[in-house]
Parts: sequence; C-alpha cells; structure tokens
Amino acid sequence: MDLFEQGMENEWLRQLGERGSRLTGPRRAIVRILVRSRRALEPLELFDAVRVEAPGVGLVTVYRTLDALEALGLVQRIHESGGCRRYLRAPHGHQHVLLCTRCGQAELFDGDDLEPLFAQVAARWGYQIEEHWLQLFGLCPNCRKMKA
Amino acid sequence: MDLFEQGMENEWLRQLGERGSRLTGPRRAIVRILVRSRRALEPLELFDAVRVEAPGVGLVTVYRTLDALEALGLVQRIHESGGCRRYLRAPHGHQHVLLCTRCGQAELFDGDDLEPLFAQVAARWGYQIEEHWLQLFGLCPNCRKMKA
DNA sequence: ATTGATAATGAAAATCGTTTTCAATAATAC
DNA sequence: GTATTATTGAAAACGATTTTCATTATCAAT
Ligand SMILES: [Mn+2]
Ligand SMILES: [Mn+2]
Ligand SMILES: [Zn+2]
Ligand SMILES: [Zn+2]
Repeated sequence: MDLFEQGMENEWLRQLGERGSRLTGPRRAIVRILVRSRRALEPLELFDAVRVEAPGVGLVTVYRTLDALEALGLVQRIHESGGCRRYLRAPHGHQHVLLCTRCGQAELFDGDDLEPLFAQVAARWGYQIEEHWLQLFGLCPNCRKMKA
Repeated sequence: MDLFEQGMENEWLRQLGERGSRLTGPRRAIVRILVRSRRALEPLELFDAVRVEAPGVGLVTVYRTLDALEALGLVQRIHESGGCRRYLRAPHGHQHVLLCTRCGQAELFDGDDLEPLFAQVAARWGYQIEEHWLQLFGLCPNCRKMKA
C-alpha cells in the first residue's frame, strides 16, 4: 500500500466528514479510486472502477460524490478538445496539468511564472487579470516509446 | 460598416466555398454574427441573434455551421469553469484568449513565451510537449468601472 | 435562363450525459 | 439501542446535441 495515497485518502475522508458528510461505503470506494488514479476519469469510467470493489453502487452516487469533492476543491474537472467530463485530483498550491494525449496519464507541474505576461496583457487591454488556466499536452515517456 | 470585419466575413465565406460548401442564407447570417461578436456565444445565443435578421433558420443549422467553422479552424470552443459551450472566432497565429468573467467580452493576446517552461517540464516528467492551452480571466475595462 | 445533381435545410424524433424525485436505508449523535 | 436525518439506488425527467428524413435551394453544366 502506498503511504502517500493512503494519506491523501484519509485526508479527503476527513474533509468530507468535517463538512458534515457521512462516511459511507460508496463514498469510501469512490475516493479510494480517485486518489489512486494516475489518469483523469469520466464519471462512467469511475463508476465501472468503483463497481469492481463495491457492486451495487449507483452512477448517481458517483456524480454526487464528484460534486462534493469538487466543492471541497479536492477534485478538478479537466478540459480537453475532445470533451470536458474527466476529473482529476486537484493540485496542492499553484500547479497546472500536463496530459498525455495518447493514454490520458496526468501529471501536475509548477514553476510557471506568468506575472510579466499578465502585466503586459493588463496594460495592453486594460483588463484586471484575476485567474489563469494553463495546460500542457504531450506524450508521456511510455507512449513516446510505444510510438517509436 | 467595419472593413476588418467585412473582410473576415468574406474570407470565412470563401473558405467555406472552397471546401465545397454552398453559400446559403442561413450560413451567411451565422457567419455575419460570429465575425462581429465581441463575446463568445452559445449555440442558443447565436441562434437568437441569427433569427433577428434571418427568421426561420433552425437551431440545427447553427450547430452544423459551428461544426463546419470549427473544422476549418475559423472558430474555437471556449472553456470556462461554468461550462464549455461558447464559441469565439479563432486566433490568427499564436494567440490566446482573455475573457471578462463578468460580461463575457473576449480578447486575443499574444506575446507569451513558455518555451523555457516546456523544457523544464519535459525534463522533469519525460514528456514530449506538443500543445499548450493558456487562458486569462479577469475584468474588462468597462466592468472594472461598473464594479467601482 | 433552364436544368439536374446533390448539398443544405428545418421539424421531429432519438440520443447522450446529467439531474431530480422519492421511498427505503444506513450513519451518526444521543 | 434509538431517533434523527443524510445518503442511497431506481426510475423518471431534463437539457443540450445529434440523427433522420422528406423538402428546398444552390450551383455547375448546359
Ligand atoms: Mn500558473
Ligand atoms: Mn502560447
Ligand atoms: Zn501516455
Ligand atoms: Zn466585462
């Protein structure tokens, strides 16, 4: 068992509990899968994965739990040209997503410094910049090999 | 009449024609609205705007024309936290979108230099970076005043 | 201008992902 | 343990988009 993921799982459950949510079987299973996935998952994919270890859980509960986790900022919706329905664990602090366009694997990176750009854009257009989205797409090490 | 927009309108129609599309009334009206809009528009908003000057046009035709324009790279889908169904004219060359979160007005900016970041991320994660999305959100000059 | 081939159209129906409703169940505080 | 009430799954409802299909309109060839 991975200690990092185990810790994250407990933390998510703690935050759910703190918010007044009850720690039910379906929720535990959903959180477990999400925390461990290296890919962003669609509700239906998540549903399938959950049913393996917790048969009987309904798709509705997957949707409801995703909403709750998103409201807590634990999970984020990932936007792609092919659609915007997959969910991934949210970053800690200032990070952005790097996605493999072939297998869907996701990583979180940091270190972007866009302040100078914001200043430039704000000056040019008179906007007050409040938020930015940055996402990188490419091939993960595995898929680079496959392709070669 | 704005010469720039007039030119863009003609160019879009030319590209549609070149692709083998017929230049119909509904398409002309849809292109006309899209080229002139300073905001990204949802299919239904676009539909309403089109109906003013071309009653009888169907919503299906709006969807179909948006698809065609997107396939030609003339129009792009805009992604927002509240949903991803609005369309905006696509940038010429390397530009990104700046959106007013209050009124929806959109601008296209350039001048971002992310190559160093790509190199850094590629080195750290072993990915081959192939594409990037960047989007800025804020308040346009008008909405800044309103708020004050 | 007339014609003919066929792309495009609008209305209606179908489809897809998601949300709502509701009665039954289960988690927590006492 | 019991009472309270959040959560559940099934079914129905929903909204946006797509498909189907018979009709119409564009455009290239006369
Ligand atoms: Mn950033
Ligand atoms: Mn860029
Ligand atoms: Zn990959
Ligand atoms: Zn504004």
